[in-house]
Amino acid sequence: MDNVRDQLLEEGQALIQKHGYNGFSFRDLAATVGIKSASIHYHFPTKADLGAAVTERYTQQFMDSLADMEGRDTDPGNNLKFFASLFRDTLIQDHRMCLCGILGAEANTLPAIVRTEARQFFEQCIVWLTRVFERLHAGTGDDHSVSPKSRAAEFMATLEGGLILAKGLDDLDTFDQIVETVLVR
Amino acid sequence: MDNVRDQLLEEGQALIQKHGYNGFSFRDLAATVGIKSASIHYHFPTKADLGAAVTERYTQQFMDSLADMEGRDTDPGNNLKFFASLFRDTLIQDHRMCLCGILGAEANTLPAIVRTEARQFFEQCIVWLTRVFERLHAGTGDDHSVSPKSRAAEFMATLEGGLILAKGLDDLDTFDQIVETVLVR
DNA sequence: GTCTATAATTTGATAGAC
DNA sequence: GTCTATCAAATTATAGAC
Repeated sequence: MDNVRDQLLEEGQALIQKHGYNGFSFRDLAATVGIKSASIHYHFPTKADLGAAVTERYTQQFMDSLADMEGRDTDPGNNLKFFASLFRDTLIQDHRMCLCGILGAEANTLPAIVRTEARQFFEQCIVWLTRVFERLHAGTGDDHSVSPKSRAAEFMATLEGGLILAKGLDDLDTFDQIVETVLVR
Repeated sequence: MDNVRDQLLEEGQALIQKHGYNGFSFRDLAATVGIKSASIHYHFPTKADLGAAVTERYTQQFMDSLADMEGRDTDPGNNLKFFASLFRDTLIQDHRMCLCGILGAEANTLPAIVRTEARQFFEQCIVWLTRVFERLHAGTGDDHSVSPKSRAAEFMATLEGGLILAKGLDDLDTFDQIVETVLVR
């Protein structure tokens, strides 16, 4: 396969997660991969094309990871824990934001094709989480005052905000505290 | 008072909330206020100085607003609703992020003095929310399995993430859905 | 596919007149 | 306090050699 292209996607993703779409340049990325910035344009004509491709791949890999996990364990409580652990790994192991979390914050300034890809990430996550909460809903004597979809949106928001707080406070433990709290419900 | 300086703080705040710290320039800001970019440096020597001053003022105004409200109504449930409404107004009326939410996402790339001011916003909000949850805790037959401070961090995270989702999904109703869900508890 | 060279623009910041 | 003029650096992007 196209190794340099893959490296550009991988390192491009890392740079956006750490610095934001507006906070990284083609020269930063080129230096990381070991080529010249002009060569990136051979693989991705514009920065927007790169951003969209990075985001599409991120969503694909994220959803694949969820599908794999669900194939091994369908317990909704465990599914939620796993979902949260994907966010945690990003923060603790890589010191990064969720790619689409930072893109969501920057939404006003993003090229349309990048914004569209970021939106699809959120939509797909909420669809997946809604199914999990539906099963949780059915299995326990859960209060039925809140719809599974609202629960899904709230859960997702709490994780994205947990990353923001951990970064803003410069205290990674805050994220674990928040996840523990939201999982108790 | 120094009218131009105040305008720079006000419009600088708006630009950061809409475009991020890395997404606005002194020329953007100067054009909005109606002066030349060079003149900004008279009021704020560097972009970092402006960013820190904007953030400090934002935190001050936010906490003042909370204190005013608390002086009129000490019911913890109402206090939480008011806190959430401050975030909602930013999103719905102004189509903006929380200033420190977007700064938290960009934390890795911020000048130290800006990062420090953003951290203080989160710290002060969590202190305030913790006191509210302590009163909520004492007043009701609330479950004591989660500390008021953890509840405070979770509540704040849910609001910050709610803004991210609303922006990322391009669907402002999502925010109200999330707030409604988190306030039911 | 990657390079050098460079265009065209934007950026944060400074000097100095008024 | 605000301006003009300008700088040095960085940015996305293109042209064309290899």
